[in-house]
Amino acid sequence: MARSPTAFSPLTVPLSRTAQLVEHLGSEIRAGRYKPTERLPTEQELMARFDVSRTVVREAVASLKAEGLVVTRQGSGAFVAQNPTGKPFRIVSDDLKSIAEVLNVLQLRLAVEVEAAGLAAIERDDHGLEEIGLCLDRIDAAVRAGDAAIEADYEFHLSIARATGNPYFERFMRFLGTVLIPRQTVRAGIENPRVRRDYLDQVQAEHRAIHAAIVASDPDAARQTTRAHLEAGRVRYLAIARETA
Amino acid sequence: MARSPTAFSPLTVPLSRTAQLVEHLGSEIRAGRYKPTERLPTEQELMARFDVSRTVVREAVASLKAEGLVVTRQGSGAFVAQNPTGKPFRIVSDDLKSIAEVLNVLQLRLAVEVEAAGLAAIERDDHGLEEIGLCLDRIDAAVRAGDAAIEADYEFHLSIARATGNPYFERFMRFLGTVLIPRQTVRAGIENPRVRRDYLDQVQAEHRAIHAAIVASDPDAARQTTRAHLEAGRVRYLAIARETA
DNA sequence: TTTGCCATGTTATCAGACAAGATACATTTT
DNA sequence: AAAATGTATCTTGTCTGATAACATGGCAAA
Repeated sequence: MARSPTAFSPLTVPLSRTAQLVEHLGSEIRAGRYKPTERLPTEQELMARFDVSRTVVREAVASLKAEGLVVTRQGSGAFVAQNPTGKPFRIVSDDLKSIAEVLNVLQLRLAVEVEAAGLAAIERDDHGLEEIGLCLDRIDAAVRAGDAAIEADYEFHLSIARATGNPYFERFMRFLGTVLIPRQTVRAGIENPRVRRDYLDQVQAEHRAIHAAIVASDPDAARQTTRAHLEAGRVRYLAIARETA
Repeated sequence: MARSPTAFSPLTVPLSRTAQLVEHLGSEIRAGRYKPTERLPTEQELMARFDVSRTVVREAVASLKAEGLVVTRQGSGAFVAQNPTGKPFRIVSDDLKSIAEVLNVLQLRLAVEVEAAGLAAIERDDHGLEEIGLCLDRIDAAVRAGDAAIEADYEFHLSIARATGNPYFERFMRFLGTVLIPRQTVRAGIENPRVRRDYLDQVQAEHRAIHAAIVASDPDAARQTTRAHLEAGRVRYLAIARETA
């Protein structure tokens, strides 16, 4: 970046004051000059030190919050997050152009869901079972209405993740959903209504097997049926994806 | 959750208005209701639509900019970025202050690693096996040197994830590592050298069982030994964490 | 048609104010 | 003396109004 303060170049638009402050504070934090859990200067101090308005300070801090570098507590101050280097787990949508990449992500999803089903079979309570059952009914209703039931299907899997009592399972499933759901719409495109109905009936039969295992508090069966369901799902995805390609 | 929009509960105001607006706009964008390069409503419109001040609107947009979801052009407006990034999966380190939260994350790790070991037993090749074996040796060497072998242990688990041939497993393991490794250092603090050596020998015996199952191309055994290893690890973490607390 | 100007809309920044939560200290009570 | 309580003060959250910088489209002049 050719942006020296002394040379004036008519083309380079200077970064906004907010962006400058974000860059400055961000690098200070990453360099460790502000240590984790340490309190940042107050807004007033930052205003004075950088000669900017409070708007700029607040927007800069808002950006750093969005980056996960700082957390703020009303009335107390802004603090450096405990793990400022913690990079998020991210799957770029562009990487999922190839069928192989989607299959890889589906494999990761299988890992998490198999375990989630097993945990759900152990940790299940009445409320969780009721929710899972409701999701099954909703899928039935959607299929009867001629819908592809993609959303209801997703909710079913989420309800199992929720039944584990471990919030990270549902969060991870939701994360994967944002990347996978768009690809799954292929199944809605099955033209032949007869074939499509058979497809959905088969899927729903597998769902019921998982549900039964969880109701029976049988973690091994829950894992096994979930594995079978998702492996069959991978095969189905592969068949449809190749067909439509 | 008992948080209905109509009833206002004096206790629950968990999210700031800014955070709410960020979530709302972010999900709208990610859901595709605002398409890439499309212009967002003006600040005035957003103020009116959500009945908030301009401060809130601007901080929310600043957050979305930091996330890479929108770009702004002065005098022109705010626009959805060309390739809106998928919402990443992130574990805030601050959430891991409680032992229960760490155990939850360890459970998620177990899910992924169990499946990774099973896959490694299927997809394994000579190179992968050699790497896993080398990691075992490095742990041995580290333990003999009196080290806690945390890094070598981590590498061993990564080598299994790598042997799956599915890059997402290693990526996810590395992601979890950045969150969990800092907590795992407790084990380095075991004072009694005798106890510590027993601890590490036990861990290494479990590693060898996993290795043997992968060498034998036995996915069921690989999953079972990995599950046993990580469940034991959860118990060990619990014991140490309670002790040092 | 092309060029230049300008009115209008929009974001960027500033300034001041009040509300709400947090913290430390003095006060009161036990 | 110790603990509970009240209060002053600091800090972030939100609101309001104003000015500057930039972008865009229309209009008039060449």
